Amino acid sequence: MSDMTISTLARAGGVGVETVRFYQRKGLLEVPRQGPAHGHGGSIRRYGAADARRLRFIRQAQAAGFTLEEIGELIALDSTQDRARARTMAQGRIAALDAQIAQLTAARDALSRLAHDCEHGDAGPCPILAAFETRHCETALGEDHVR
Amino acid sequence: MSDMTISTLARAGGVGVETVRFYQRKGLLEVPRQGPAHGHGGSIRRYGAADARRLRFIRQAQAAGFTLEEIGELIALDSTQDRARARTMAQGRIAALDAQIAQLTAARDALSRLAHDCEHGDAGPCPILAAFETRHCETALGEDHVR
DNA sequence: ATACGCCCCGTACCATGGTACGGAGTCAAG
DNA sequence: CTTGACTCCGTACCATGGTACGGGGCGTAT
Repeated sequence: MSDMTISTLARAGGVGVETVRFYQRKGLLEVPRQGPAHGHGGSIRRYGAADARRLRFIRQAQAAGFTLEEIGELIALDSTQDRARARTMAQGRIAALDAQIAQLTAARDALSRLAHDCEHGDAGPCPILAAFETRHCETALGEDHVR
Repeated sequence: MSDMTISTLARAGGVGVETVRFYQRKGLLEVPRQGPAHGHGGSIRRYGAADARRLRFIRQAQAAGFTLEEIGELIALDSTQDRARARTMAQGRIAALDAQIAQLTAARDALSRLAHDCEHGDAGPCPILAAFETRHCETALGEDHVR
């Protein structure tokens, strides 16, 4: 688990080497000091299990919709064990996630209905394409902007 | 509804003027002929209801997760009434939406559980911070951190 | 007729999250 | 001791979806 090179670490985290380096530049992953910790080592950096854990954390937090900046904040929180702040961030994210899920679900359903109508309605223009030509579908896909 | 200026159109679509111009550059919105088609009119472009509809379509398709490029494709399809292609695109988007919704829901639930545990579990490390990183927050930073 | 607001246009810039390039050094095997 | 894979590092570039800037023109109310 320890003494990985950067490419081993990257593979373990399911990302590319360049991505690891990118995260290092962003301060999300530590850059181990080079050279012989003990024994020997030369100038190639070595990574351990903690780095692999950190990398997994980044990916999972990202999957939960945190930005890299927020992930950095979360990581910083780790050293202070600021549970209240972590909880606040989690709750904010949950609310955002709820909103996003609702929005995507509405879009999905509208699109699904449109696709169904398109397939089974044999007359008239394609409803999917008509959604912007006519008026009856116009609120189907939701109002709110994505970003 | 007709004879709007660009800012009126933008307001009608809930976007900024610069965004309208951006969509024009991307070929998603038409750029009406300027000036005196006949009689007079000056050099200011005028927009009509079709432009407003198009703009609404773009925003709605965007809300459904289509990229601007895909939206351009959809718009191009409109002139050919290629229902099969439109349906294919819609179905692809629905599948992607389903996957994304499932993913976000999983993340939401995990985060929710974590937040609950954090609030009601009085001992040990914060579960939110601990969750992704490792089972033991205390070791996460225990490794040396020499830069 | 002059000020003020809006328009036109090109171009540059922004954030986010990476991805690629190129030269130089290192390391282990053959 | 050479080869070939991998590493280090800085820097440049990419896509996406905008946002801002600045110079100049037009149109209308005062």
